Amino acid sequence: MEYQEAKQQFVSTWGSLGTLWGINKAMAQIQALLFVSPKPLTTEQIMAELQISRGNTSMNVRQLIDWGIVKKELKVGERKEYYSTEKDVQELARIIAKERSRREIRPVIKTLKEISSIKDDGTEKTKELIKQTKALHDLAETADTLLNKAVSHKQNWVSSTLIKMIK
Amino acid sequence: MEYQEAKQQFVSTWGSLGTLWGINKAMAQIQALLFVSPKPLTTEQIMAELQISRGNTSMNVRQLIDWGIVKKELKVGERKEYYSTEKDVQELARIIAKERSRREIRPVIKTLKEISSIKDDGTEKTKELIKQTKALHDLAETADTLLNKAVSHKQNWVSSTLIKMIK
DNA sequence: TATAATTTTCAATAATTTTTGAAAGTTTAA
DNA sequence: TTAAACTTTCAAAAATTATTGAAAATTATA
Repeated sequence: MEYQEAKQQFVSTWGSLGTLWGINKAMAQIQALLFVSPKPLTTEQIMAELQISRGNTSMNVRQLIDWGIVKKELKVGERKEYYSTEKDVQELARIIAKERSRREIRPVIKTLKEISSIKDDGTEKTKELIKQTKALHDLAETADTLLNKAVSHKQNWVSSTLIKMIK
Repeated sequence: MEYQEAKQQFVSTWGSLGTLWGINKAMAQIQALLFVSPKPLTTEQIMAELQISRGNTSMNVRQLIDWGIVKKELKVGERKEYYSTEKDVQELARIIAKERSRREIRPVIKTLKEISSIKDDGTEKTKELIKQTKALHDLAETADTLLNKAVSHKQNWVSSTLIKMIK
């Protein structure tokens, strides 16, 4: 496999994996491209490499910036903006986990809490609803906490212990 | 909040969360409905509760069965099939993690391995591609292993230790 | 075996999501 | 200022994904 093919393969694989961490294809592909690029890239370069429109590029780069994964860079004497992504995988994982937790998991946990707190009217179906949503709430809470601890701060004791445990 | 409203809320919340674990809305909603239902339900009941068509119900129940999350039940003297979902949240998490790993994560890890093994031609861009995909490969490998260990078997030492650690 | 009950299939349609591209907006430098 | 270089916006179009519903297939019973 040659460089060009390998890069395309990576961009495409990472792009289709976007759904796994809750972003769309173009956004994931832009991030992938920047991730393996030794130098920051301009809008033009991203458009050319991924064969996507200017508008698409602009919107998705903006979203990546909102996520805190991509940064603008300005070069002296140049008008255009250069974009680069976080290069450290641990840091990347930390940011993604935090954002997903904040945007999706925490709100769901809150809703589960509310649902599991409805008044028990003594019927079987109500008891079941309360029991099951409570169980789900507790699991989600534990998973969310674990996820955040697992990725937070590189040298933190939880992650190092975890690494040892699973080896 | 009354029972009916709470149930709808749960089905809808869980449904929109479907993307988080990689399934579509209807599939997630059916699972949610069965999850809080004290008794197994028939196709007719699912259709009525979720206001979806027979075909949609059939296809998505089938997928849930493929995932190993839903089971068919037959009642003596009755022709129609009853469906029920796994009720234990730990077991549910285990099944989902295993399936996602098998369907999505493992194939990506395999691809990352291949990409990071391309010949180093000495150029900066090739070095960067190799370095970054290797880092991602290792992270994905660790995360996948951790995920599987974290959810596998209720009384296993990893999970109990984890629980203690994060409390 | 015939028939009635039920489930499955799948082409057509609908809904949703993504992408485009051109106009509007912004910034910099002469 | 003005104009050129560049970025952002957003309505319309395209692409993708989900849903329907009726016909075909299957299954159980008489």
